[in-house]
Amino acid sequence: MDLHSIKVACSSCNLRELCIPVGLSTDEMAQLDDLISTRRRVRRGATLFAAGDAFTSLYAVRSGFFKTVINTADGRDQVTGFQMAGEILGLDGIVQDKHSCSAVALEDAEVCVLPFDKLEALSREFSTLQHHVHRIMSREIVRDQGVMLLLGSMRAEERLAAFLLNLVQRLHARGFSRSELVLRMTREEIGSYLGMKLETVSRTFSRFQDEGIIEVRQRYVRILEPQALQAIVNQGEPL
Amino acid sequence: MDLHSIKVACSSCNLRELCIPVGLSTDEMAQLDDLISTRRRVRRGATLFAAGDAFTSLYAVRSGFFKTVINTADGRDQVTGFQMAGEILGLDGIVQDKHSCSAVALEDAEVCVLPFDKLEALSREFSTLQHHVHRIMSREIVRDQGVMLLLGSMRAEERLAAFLLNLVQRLHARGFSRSELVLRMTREEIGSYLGMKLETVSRTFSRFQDEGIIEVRQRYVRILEPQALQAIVNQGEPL
DNA sequence: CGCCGGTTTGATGTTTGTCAACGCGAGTGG
DNA sequence: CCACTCGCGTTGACAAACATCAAACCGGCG
Repeated sequence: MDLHSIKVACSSCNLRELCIPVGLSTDEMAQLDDLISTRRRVRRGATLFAAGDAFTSLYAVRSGFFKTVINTADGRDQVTGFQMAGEILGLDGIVQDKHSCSAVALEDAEVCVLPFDKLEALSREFSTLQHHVHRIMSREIVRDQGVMLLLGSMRAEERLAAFLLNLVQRLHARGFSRSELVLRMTREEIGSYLGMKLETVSRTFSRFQDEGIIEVRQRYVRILEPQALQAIVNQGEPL
Repeated sequence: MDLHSIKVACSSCNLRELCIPVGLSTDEMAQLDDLISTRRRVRRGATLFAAGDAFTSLYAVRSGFFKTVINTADGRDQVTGFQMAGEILGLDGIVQDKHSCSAVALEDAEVCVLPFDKLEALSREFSTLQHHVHRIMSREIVRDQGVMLLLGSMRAEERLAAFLLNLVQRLHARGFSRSELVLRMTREEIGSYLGMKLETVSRTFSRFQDEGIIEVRQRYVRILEPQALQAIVNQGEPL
């Protein structure tokens, strides 16, 4: 088999329960396979798309790990999310036909390219697919609202606890451990996402470790007391 | 003409340049008129939908002013946005068939009800409408990212300056003054949205007034030096 | 008139940012 | 192979920003 013609088939993808194909019929999935003609490799540190780039496609993460970043004219910049296998990148580009944030691979990654005009055409044919696209966009909106809540109403400890629980939960949904993880991002990137400085991230990790809630060594984190983390998140206003 | 049969027509709506109908053909707009069968009045303080309510429709604000709020189990709550005429509410409900936030009218309001299943059906027929729906959802995602940037990387002064500029710009797009506005929300609601306490909001208003940038008297605000506000927003990291 | 929600302002405390030093480990070139 | 650098992480001392608590005020309304 020619290396350049590896068939990229949603129907045989091990992410199909997490990604676009959820709930599609075999017929629909076959059509989807046609749509997704290409994959793209993205090396660690490279950008999948940058703010300002023309919008043409959505991307489904097949492997690897991404961050999305917005940067403003005045040099401010902020990580707006971390994406792992099965998650969709590029939704920000639709409204203005260009991307408003950049997506950077935090480790060598591979994405499925979903040309958006074709996706729109296909979802005019299949209402299941159409609805699923709507659900994906709505999910992103709800996720963003969760981040707003985090940024607007939580203290550093609570933010980091919520972040760790969210990460490990998503990793667990992909078959990884629910207590161990290796962070793919730096303290600075975590801080940027959580609206705090890298020193505060580091100190908070250390405090959690001192309290016996987690074990940290650089990027490696082991969650010893998940319910203690959850309690920290919930300590906002005990009724 | 019977009072109960006031025709709700996008085609004759003075918001059509801001709302759903942007760029639709007359045929498409006629179909859209059929879809939007009902309007709904919402009294000041009443909820259009609450978190947990079954999702059936999107809502286009015709008049009045809303806030959207999320509240968590542990008693935390946060304003995630303020919506005015021509803006769309309810996108959060699609992903789980129930709303994840509540929409509360801050003054007597009226909305057009857009049954979502019908909107999906119609957008399978008209690709213009379909794309417009996608654009509306993408716009919301981009807006949310802007709020994340604000919450994650700005100080109180910068947040409030950005908030005022954003409000007055949206009001101006609706034909209101670009220098005067009447706030429809309390200091506490502003604070909740901006991730700060009501006292800090109040103090920051006072400071802006002392500096001659704005004039404030309770809910009334007059922007005297818009470029000074803009400079405050941009003072993040002057290159 | 007196109440009440919303707002302003002051005094004080806590959290987080800032600045700076140091450690650790991976890669690189002498 | 070792010394060096470089990026990343940790930790400490101090400062700034913001929250908290408390009092007073203002304007509308019964």
